Amino acid sequence: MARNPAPRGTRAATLSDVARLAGVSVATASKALNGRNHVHAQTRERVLQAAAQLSFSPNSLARGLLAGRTGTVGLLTSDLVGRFSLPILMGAEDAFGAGQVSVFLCDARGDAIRERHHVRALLSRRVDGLIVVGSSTDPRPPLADSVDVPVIYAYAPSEAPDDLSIVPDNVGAGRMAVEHLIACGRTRIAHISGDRHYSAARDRVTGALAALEEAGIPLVGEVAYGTWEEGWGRAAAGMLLDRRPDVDAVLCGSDQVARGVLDTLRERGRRVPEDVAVMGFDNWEVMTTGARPRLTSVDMNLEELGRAAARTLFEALDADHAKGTRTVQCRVVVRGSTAPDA
Amino acid sequence: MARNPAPRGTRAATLSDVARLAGVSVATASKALNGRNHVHAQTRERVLQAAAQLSFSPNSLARGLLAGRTGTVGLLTSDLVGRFSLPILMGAEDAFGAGQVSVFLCDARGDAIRERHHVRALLSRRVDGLIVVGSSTDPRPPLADSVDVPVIYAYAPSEAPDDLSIVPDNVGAGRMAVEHLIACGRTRIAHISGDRHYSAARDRVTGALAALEEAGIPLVGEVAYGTWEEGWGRAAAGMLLDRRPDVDAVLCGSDQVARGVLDTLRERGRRVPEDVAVMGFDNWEVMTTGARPRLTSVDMNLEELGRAAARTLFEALDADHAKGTRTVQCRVVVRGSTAPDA
DNA sequence: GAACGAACCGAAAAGGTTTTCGGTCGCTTT
DNA sequence: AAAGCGACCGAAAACCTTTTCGGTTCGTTC
Repeated sequence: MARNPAPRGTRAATLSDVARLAGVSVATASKALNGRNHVHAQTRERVLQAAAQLSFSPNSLARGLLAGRTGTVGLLTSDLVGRFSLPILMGAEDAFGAGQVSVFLCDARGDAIRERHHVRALLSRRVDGLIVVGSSTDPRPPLADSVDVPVIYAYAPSEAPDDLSIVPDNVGAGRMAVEHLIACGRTRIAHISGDRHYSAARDRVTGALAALEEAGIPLVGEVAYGTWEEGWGRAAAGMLLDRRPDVDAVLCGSDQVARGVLDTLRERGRRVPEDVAVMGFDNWEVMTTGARPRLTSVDMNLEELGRAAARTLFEALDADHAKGTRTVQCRVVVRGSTAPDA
Repeated sequence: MARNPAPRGTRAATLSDVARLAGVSVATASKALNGRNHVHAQTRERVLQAAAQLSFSPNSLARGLLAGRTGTVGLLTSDLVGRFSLPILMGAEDAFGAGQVSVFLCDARGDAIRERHHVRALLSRRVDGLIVVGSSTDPRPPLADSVDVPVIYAYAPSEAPDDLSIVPDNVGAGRMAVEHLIACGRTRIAHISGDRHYSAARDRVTGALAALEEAGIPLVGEVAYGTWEEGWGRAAAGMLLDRRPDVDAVLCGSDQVARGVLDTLRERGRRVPEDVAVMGFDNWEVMTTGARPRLTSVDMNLEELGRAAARTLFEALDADHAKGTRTVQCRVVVRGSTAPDA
């Protein structure tokens, strides 16, 4: 039943095979391979050779069965296709992949039934922990099943305050953005936000207004909520320019909105960044580098968020883990739309 | 050592626990839970109740150890961040997730060392098969280790002709695109391609030229190779309009290039699609829907490719699997840039 | 009433590894 | 030379489930 180029017809070598070939017992073979002491150097060498010769690879199932730990974790996302889960997943995979941990990936498609199904499956595979990645930063209900391994909620926090959640700092992002615009000498700042039904949009507004307040600078016009799309950015920018032609900076709810704003500014003959500075959120590379000029944006550090989730899970594996919601800082990535290219 | 909201302090229930509670032997409990015959209906009911009461979940490790099959597969990508792996991964996860199979996700970051590491880890976990997802459609070297489970190469085919690969039909995509433009009544068609070092770019050119040849229509100008970026699209479109102002359709190597081309056409006062039709490849939603007008594009059906890879792996699990390279058809998604919106 | 058959249940082994603990052997010390 | 000790090795249990096969019980039939 073997298939590939490989050792056709051979069943995977087992520790007994190695032991037999090396002329020792399985116990000794195990100790030799795992670097335990109380095994003669020469014997160990014989075992290692035998293992290499048979290209022995220990059966993680058996090991996990015995140890009560499998070295696996479940990564449960609700929206794999969305672009926010991916960097988080990358970061987590990164943090785990370096070590001895393998990652089960599951996409629940935002369906609660499917989610339960996956949780059950993961638990039956005896994962050591779970990371639940949301598709927006809005709080989500905790897992339906009661789970006896640590669970970390990433991006979307759990609604249950006793769960451990790690989320991006959208308020801080809004604040940082405004501070950057002010640092660029802008004083007439407008905000074209995204979809008001998303806490990400509202939190960024909160942070932005707070920073303006602290600087004693009034917002130009009202916060304009709409959608996350380019078309909204184009339309909103048109209305803004009609009503407040004196605006010298536009903070946009997302990079996509910013792209639309840039288009309208260009058509209306406004120079960016000389006349109007523009910045967005998310630092989505294809949006920022394709724009003219290239777009300054706030990076939400999602990959770092994923890594943080993985690290936190690691800690929770050994100790009883902490509770509550942690945030991950973001950072401004400056490009030509707020500061003239060098 | 328990942690979560769940049954604190309880070790996961085992089949023995269920059996004891139901007052039967583990053998009977097993048979009852697995729906084997030769167990009294009433007994089965007792076992099921006991299992529910203890929220018993069979240990897949033990089961896998015994069965010689784990119901897991490894998904080895070289470029998780790239946008091509993701839909494939989605499709595969989709096809597997419906059944009893769980997916290990590994990202090798394009590093051969890391790839070997991951392959070893996956084999030690006794995965039933592997799917290797490339980051471009250029052939890649086969896995370094000899592997005794089925391997499917997706997106990037293996260089070894005896391996089983599933790739998108880029030649067909180029052909389809031209056929669509011709069907829209265009006769003076130019092609601004992408990076010539990618077989995806060259294959699409091949297909496009073949379709033109068959229709007896000459290409306007030369095939313009460049990069995959918007900036290239803008620049190339400028040069094209200078030299061949009579062009009435531009086929672009990717949606990003097409976005750039659209920008330049707009600035030069050409109406799309009335004066010039434009289309791209990849059907990347954020590019196609953000564009003005919305962009017609060739969808490479990557998600279907992922599903096909999963299905093929399934087949290969039971039978000795076939060899060679299969292609997945693509499809044209028509939007406003080639046909006026309704 | 005895024998037979059917229906149901349980003991045990298998799968591969790790760990504990007891055993063997050789060397040192008195 | 005997006792003791240290170094090394091996037998066996444990982890949990599935399956086989032998055993028990009960009902039925002659």
